[in-house]
Amino acid sequence: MLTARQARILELLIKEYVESAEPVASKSIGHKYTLNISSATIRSEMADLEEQGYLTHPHTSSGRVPTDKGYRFYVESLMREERLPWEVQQTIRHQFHQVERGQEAWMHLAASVLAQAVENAAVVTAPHADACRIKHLELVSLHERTALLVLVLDESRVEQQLVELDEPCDQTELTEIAARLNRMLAGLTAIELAAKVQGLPPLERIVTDVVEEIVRGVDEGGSDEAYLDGLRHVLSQPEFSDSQRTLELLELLDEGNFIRTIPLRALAGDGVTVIIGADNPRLAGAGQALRECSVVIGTYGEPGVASGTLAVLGPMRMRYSRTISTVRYLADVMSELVSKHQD
Amino acid sequence: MLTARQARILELLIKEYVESAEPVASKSIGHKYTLNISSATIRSEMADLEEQGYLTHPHTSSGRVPTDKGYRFYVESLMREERLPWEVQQTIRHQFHQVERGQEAWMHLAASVLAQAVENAAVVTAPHADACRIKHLELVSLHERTALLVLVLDESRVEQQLVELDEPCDQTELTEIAARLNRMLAGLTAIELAAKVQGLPPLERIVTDVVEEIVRGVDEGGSDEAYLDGLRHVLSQPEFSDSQRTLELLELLDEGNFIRTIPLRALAGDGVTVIIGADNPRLAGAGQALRECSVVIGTYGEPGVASGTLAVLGPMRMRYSRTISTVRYLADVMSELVSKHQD
DNA sequence: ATTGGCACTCTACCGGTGAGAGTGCTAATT
DNA sequence: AATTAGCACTCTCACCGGTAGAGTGCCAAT
Repeated sequence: MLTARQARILELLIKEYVESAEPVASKSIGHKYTLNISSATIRSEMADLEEQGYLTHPHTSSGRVPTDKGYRFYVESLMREERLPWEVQQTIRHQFHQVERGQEAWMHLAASVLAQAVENAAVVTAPHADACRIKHLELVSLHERTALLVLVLDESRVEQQLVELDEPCDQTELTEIAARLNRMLAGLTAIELAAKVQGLPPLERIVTDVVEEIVRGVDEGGSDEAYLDGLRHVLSQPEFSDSQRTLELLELLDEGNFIRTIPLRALAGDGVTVIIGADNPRLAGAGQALRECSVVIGTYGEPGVASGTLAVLGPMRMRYSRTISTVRYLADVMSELVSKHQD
Repeated sequence: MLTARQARILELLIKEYVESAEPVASKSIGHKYTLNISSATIRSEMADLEEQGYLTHPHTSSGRVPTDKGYRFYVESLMREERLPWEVQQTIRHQFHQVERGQEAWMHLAASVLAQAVENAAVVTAPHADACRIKHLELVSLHERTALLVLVLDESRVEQQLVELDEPCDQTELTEIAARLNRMLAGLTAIELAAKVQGLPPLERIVTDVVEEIVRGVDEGGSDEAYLDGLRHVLSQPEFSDSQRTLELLELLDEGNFIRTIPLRALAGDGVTVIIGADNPRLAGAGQALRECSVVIGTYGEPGVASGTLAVLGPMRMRYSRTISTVRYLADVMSELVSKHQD
């Protein structure tokens, strides 16, 4: 258990370390912040904190550095969440209202804004519901035996896929088929669809099979495109001055495995979740590079109806308070915007 | 002017340097490849090559390194283009025929395959024509006064955008409007459309205005999404062991300015184009990082009808021959696939 | 319980040194 | 005239030892 004074020292030390990125000496804490205790006292408290696992030593005669446990305690108990300054809020809103067309551009923008605001890497996933419903479909003839299926799902999600037909089929026929299927399928989920299409003529079946495949794909979330931005911020941190570490991280992310590496949706609870270092079992497997990183995750939209996730990835030595309020704020802004475009 | 022997030495030196990444000594060339001349002769030839600007010295007593000019001469005159080995061709084709749905996934795949094949960074842009034509449009009611416009352009390009309507409008009415507009607009370009929509009722005009905006946006090419993969390969090269360089490059690319940095379409001629170092004026402005890089660019599809670009970015010390044949081969494969899905 | 003082430890930096690699030049050879 | 062997010279790199400085740990005094 920590005494009040130990907690205070831990707090100050983390603040200091987050700014300087250098191990913190007992003296510098006493000096900078007017605690009425001497460096010797701080030293013995630090020794105690170290014994309890909140701090470490890079080597015997250097200052202290917080451990995962230290950061975790800080985030859970010590830190008070700051209100995001008015100007920052304005900046974010302003950037956001230069609305661009299309969801894709929008996600890019969100990732970019978030990355810039927190000066770390940001990942954003598009909003969608757990089991999405078919809203509308359209068939466009491309060749004699090839049609483009455009499928509109709820939340204005649009998917497209080429469909190879058994027999030649012109636009008129396709339009008819589409009309029939629209009447039949509107509002259904993948499971409901599968039950309903039994006994349809072959040509219709080809289409409905593709529809089902797409809807299932979207449901699985595997197709959850993640938008990444701001890697440069993370990699310019001193903890990545070693180019070996840089590469490790890059390989993880560049591969596009990042989405799977972080089980965003699973982890995100109601509010904002913070994963520190090897906190999470799924993260732990991901090599050394991510061990020294933390992730702050939030959700936006309405849970169960249409929700997406926002995440910030940065070194453990991160301005948690600022990052958390930024994620929270941006989530609010985006929720607003999503609900405006809701069904 | 270079003598035959000097050219031969330059060629071998570049081969050696590309593999080892270390300055090449006079001895090592004589040893490894059986030229019947002594290292002293090679030295004097090297000195001559240096005077003519094909080689440099990192410092007085180290081996030689090719300059931009050296590489350029190599690529233009010395190098013979290799046939891509059969297995590699097979690997590429095989990866490609695990077809995924959607153009986006397809571009990702292309970038990934290219990056892996040449072990460098790859950029791919989607195929599109210079002035694209409207193929089909669809209106889906979301709210009373909100509709989703789904616009299908030629080359199976699909764009979507929300449309705010002046007055409430249900799906039946929207479907009618869409049908009317389809009859009127199918096959038109942005310019033709602008001329034809004069005097339409206001509700139709709202839609056509949005359509025009989208089509123009696509034509501008500003929306040319570029897919990047394989940065890790470039950054793991020894020339980027200094993390400063790494950052410089990352900042260029991560910003998303990369697309503008490299005027892909403008540069790509008929076959495959190679830009070495500060060769190109547009590239030269881009900071130190890109000075030490080369870019190999190719186009696929049918020029003027539907074409996209493939590019490889790597250090100047690159296996040009291999890279060029890979780009050429992949361009062929993709051209094939595109023409299959053509209108 | 706190603190001043002091010895101890570890790092980072600096300058010197020696081995090794590679060149440039010159004089001899073909 | 071209080639080559030989040698002096240069530059890098890795290693060593010594030192200054920062910071801790501990002990004895308060």
